[in-house]
Amino acid sequence: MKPIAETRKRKETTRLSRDDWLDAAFAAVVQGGFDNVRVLTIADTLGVTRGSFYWHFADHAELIAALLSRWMAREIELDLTLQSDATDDAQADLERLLEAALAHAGVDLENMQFELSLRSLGRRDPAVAIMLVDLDQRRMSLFESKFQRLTGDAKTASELAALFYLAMVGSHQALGRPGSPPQAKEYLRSIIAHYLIHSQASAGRPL
Amino acid sequence: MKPIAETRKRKETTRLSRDDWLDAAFAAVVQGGFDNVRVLTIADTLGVTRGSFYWHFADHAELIAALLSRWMAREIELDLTLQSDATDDAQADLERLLEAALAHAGVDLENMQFELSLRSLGRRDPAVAIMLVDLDQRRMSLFESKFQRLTGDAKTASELAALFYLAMVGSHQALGRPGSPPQAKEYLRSIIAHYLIHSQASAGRPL
DNA sequence: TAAAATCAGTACACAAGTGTATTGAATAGG
DNA sequence: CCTATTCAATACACTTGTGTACTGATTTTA
Repeated sequence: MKPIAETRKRKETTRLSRDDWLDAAFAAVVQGGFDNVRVLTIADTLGVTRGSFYWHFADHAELIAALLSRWMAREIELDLTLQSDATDDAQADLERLLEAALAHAGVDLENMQFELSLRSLGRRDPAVAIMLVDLDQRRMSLFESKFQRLTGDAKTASELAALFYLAMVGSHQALGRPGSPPQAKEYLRSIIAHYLIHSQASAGRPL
Repeated sequence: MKPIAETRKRKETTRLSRDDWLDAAFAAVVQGGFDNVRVLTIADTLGVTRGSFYWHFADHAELIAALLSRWMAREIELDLTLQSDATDDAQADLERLLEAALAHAGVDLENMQFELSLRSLGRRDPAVAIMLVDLDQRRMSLFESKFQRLTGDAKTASELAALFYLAMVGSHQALGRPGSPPQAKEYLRSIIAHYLIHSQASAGRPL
């Protein structure tokens, strides 16, 4: 009875691809972190047995590795996209970037949860830690270049970029519990609005 | 042979207290998160068997609960201490607070790791999430009250407090890998120095 | 349609972890 | 000193997870 009920969850007798397993593993991470990625459990939610898993993946480690590289690839791609869309209006550019970053965190709750779990993993796994440093630096230099165009001063730009990027990462952690999702976002938005005006007013000279 | 070697780690034939187990559990969290708190493993590092554990604690859950409440109590105590030491120099007060907060993160690496693991746990455990919201709010209102005294404006104070607190939390995550510990700290320090000057210059009116 | 490739199930062996009951040793108090 | 109390060890039952070998069922495709 139960196994049948589980099976029904999956769209009737469709066979699974490697990506189906990755999606399910992603969901498991979102729900309970990387320690929650268990072949047995995921197989259950997919309505199959582990026999399927070991056809698509050599072992548990390969699942994790594939999940990581898929996520990283997408994240870097997003970064490059945001980097390329520049207009001649520096302020508008920056605002779009901040908006996109906040939306990324606010709307795509699952992705944010995944990233937090990944940071958690990074504290145990040096290879993951290195990946994350790379990602953080990419994103921070994205912020930095926008601020640079706006303020003109390199030092100010790098400081502001660090401040805002770190505040964003922090906002994913603190004050971001389910139940009050918009709080931190609104804080940042209002602060950003304020400093954008201030930065513009003093653009060209060190802040 | 191996069991003997393990035993030697403990200071020769000293019997364990409940706190010894809590300390070891703390270390386990620091090293690998809450999923790394395993009675069996901790017993090994303490050089005893689980027979000891089940004398001090009813079960695994009680260990975790005790660990959490001990940590929380200490953290709240620290918060209260920082709150009370106020002088008539608002700026010096704030600087001391920021300094203490950065030192708390920078020097006490273990405590920072623990807190991050705890946030990770909070994503799965609603009760922990609530605890953390409470803690974050305590700390943020501490910042807020100091900024309030300095700038005079409530809204500005709350925005600045949020910005800096979130940036600090963020700095624990990003750019804070072992190997480059001072980086994020220095970033924040320089930014803080800058904004303190700025805030002071415009104290009394909305920033 | 028959064979080959692809996906899934079953059964087994193994490891690591929790928790219980019972016994054993060391320490502290009377 | 000897008897309680406190702490630790041992042995057992149970659960949950991985991984392997093999078999079975569906699709593809030739």
